[in-house]
Amino acid sequence: MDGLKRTHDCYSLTETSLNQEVVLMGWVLRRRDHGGLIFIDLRDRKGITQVVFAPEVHDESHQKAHSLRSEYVIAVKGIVRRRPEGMENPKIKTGMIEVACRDLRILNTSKTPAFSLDEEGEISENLRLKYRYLDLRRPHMVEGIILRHRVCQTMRSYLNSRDFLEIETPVLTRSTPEGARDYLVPSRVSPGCFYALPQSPQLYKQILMVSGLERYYQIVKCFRDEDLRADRQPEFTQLDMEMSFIDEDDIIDLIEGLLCLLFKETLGKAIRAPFQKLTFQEAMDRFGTDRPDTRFGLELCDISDIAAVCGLKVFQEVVSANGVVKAINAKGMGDFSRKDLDDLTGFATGLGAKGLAWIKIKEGGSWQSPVAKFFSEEEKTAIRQRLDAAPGDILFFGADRKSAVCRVLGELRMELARRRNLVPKGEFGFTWITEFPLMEYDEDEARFVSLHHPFTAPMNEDLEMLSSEPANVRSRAYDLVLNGIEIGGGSIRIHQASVQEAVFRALSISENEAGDKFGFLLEALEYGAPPHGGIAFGLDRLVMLMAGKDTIRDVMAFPKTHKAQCLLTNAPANVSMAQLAELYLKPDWKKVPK
RNA sequence: GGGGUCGUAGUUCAGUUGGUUAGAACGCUGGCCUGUCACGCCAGAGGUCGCGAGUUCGAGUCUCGUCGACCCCGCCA
Repeated sequence: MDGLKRTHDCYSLTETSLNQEVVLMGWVLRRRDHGGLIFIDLRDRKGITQVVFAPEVHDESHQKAHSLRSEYVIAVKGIVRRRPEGMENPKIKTGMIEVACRDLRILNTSKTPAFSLDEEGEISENLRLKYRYLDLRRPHMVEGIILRHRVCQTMRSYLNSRDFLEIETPVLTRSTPEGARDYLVPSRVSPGCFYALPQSPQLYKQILMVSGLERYYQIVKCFRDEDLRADRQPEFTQLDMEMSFIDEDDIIDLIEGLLCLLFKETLGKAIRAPFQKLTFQEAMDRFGTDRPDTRFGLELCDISDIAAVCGLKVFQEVVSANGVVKAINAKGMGDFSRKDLDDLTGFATGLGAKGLAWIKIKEGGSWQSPVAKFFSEEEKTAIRQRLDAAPGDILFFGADRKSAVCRVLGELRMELARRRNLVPKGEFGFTWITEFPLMEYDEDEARFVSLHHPFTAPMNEDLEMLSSEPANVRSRAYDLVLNGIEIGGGSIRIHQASVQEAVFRALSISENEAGDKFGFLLEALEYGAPPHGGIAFGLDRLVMLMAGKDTIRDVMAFPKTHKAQCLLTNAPANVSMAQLAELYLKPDWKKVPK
C-alpha cells in the first residue's frame, strides 16, 4: 500500500482525533468536484468519511483527485479537522469532521459499476447477483452480513456456555428415503454409487447422542433439491442441536433463552418468554395453518353445526360429506366494495375454493348478503353470537374438506390483514406449535408418511394406536413459528429399537428396507441409546426476519436464482467428458443445456 | 409440472388506437466552478425495444413460440 498503514476506519473517526494525521483506506463512493476544491465520500465496511482535497493543503493530491471515479480504491493521508460552522452533515456518523488530504494514493481503479451503490432505487436482482461483489458493498447488504455473523457468534457463545460441543458431520453421506429430493454426488472409486448431500445431519446427530456426547450443536449447511421460494434456497444453513436426557420443556426453555439473548445482543430488543404455545389442532382450528402469524386476530370459527341445518344447500352438503364450514369475522371491514369482494373471491378461488360467501352486518343488525335468504332468524342469531358479529363487520365463509377450508381461510386471513394493515411492523410474534400428527396419509404413495421425520417419537399415550389408527397418533414434535414463518422445528426422538421398528411398520417401510437404509441406526439404538431430542433452526430465515428483509437471499452472501443457478459463477455448468468418464457417468446429450 | 408479474440507453422507468428520427431522470465523457455532501451550470456520447417467427403497407406496441428474473401453487420428512 505504498508504505502507508491504515490508522482508522471511516466510521469511528471523531473530534477526539482533531488535528491528528490519519490514514484511511477505502472506496470512492461519490466525488463532488468544485474545480478548486474536491470532496470525496470515502466508504469502507464501517461507514463514510468526507475527504477534502484543497490545493493550499496539498496541491499534488488535489490535482490527482480530479481523476478519481466511483469505486476507485484509495489511501488518504491527511489531517482530521472540524468542519466549518454550518457545514456539518448530521446524516453520517463522522459528519462533524473531515480529513484534509496531504497524500493521495490510488491503490486501484475501477470500471464504472453497472449500478449505483448509493442506497436509492431498486436494482434488478439479475444484476445484483451477477455483480454480487458490488451488491455486497452496499451498506444495507453489509448490515445483513454483519447481523448474521453476530447471530452466529451469539448462538455459539450461548451454547458453549451451556456445555454443548460443536461437532462437524459429513457432507458426503448416503441418500435415505423420505423427505426432500437429494443432491447426489457420484463416487469415482465406487462406480455407479452415489453420495447424497445431507438434507440435515439428523442421523449423525442421533448417533452422537448414542455415542454419549450428550450435547451437540453445529451451524451447518443443508441441501434440498426442491423448487425455490423467497424463503427457500437449495443450500441453506441450520443451527442444528441435539441433547440427551431432556424432554420438550428443556428444549423449549433453552431455545427461548437463546432467542431472548439473540434479540437483545444483536437488535437491542427485549422479547418476552415464555412464548405462546398452540397444539397443531388449535393452530389449524383457529388460524387454518400450522404456522400462524399470531400478531393479529381475525381467527377462524367453526360453524359446521349451524351450517348443517341451514337452508343453504352447499353448506348442508359439505357437512353431510364430512366437510366443515368455517367463518372469519372481518371486524369493521364491512366497507369492502363490490370490487374488493370480487377480488377477494378471486383470491379464494385461486387457492382452490369454489367460491367465497360473505355477509355484511348493517346498522340494526340486518344482513346484506347474496346468501342471507337461506338463513332463518334463529340461525342468523346463532351465527351472530358465535362470531361476535356487530354492525360494520363482514363475515366470510369457507365450506369444503377441512384441509381446503383451512388453507383458503388461513390465506384469506393473511390477505385481509395485509389489506387493512393489521400486521404490526417491527413486532415479533413467536409461537410454539406442538402435538403434531406423527404421520399423514399420502394419496399418491398410498401409505402413511411422516409429517416430521421417521425418527420422531410418538406421544406415549398414543403409542398403542400406532397400528390401529396411525392417523390419530400425535408426535413429540414442536415447531417454532415467528411472524407466520417456520423458523425451527424438532422433536424428542425414538431411542428404543422396538418403537423405531413399529414406526417403520406403520410407515410401510419394510424390514428389509429399514435394515438396508437405517440398519446402522436401529443397531445403534440397541447399544444403550439415551433418551434424546433436538431442534434445528433455519438461520437464513431467522436472520431475514431479524433484518426485516423479505427474502433469505438478502442475508446470504451468494444466493442462487429461482432456477438454482449462481449468476456470479454460472454454476451449474457442463463438465468435460473426461470428468464424466472418470465417474462412470454417461450423459444424455439431448438434455444437456446449450 | 401449473398460475401470475416483468424484460425498452449503463441504471430506474415512460412510450397514447399499430404510424415521422424511441424519450426522461440518474449515471457516463468533456468543460467551468474553493464549502459541497443526491453539489451546481454548460455541452456531448449512449438503443439488437430479451431472442425468434407471424399478422400488417408499417410492430417497442398485436399473435404465437422461446429465454431469463421474480412471486405463488404443487413440491419442501
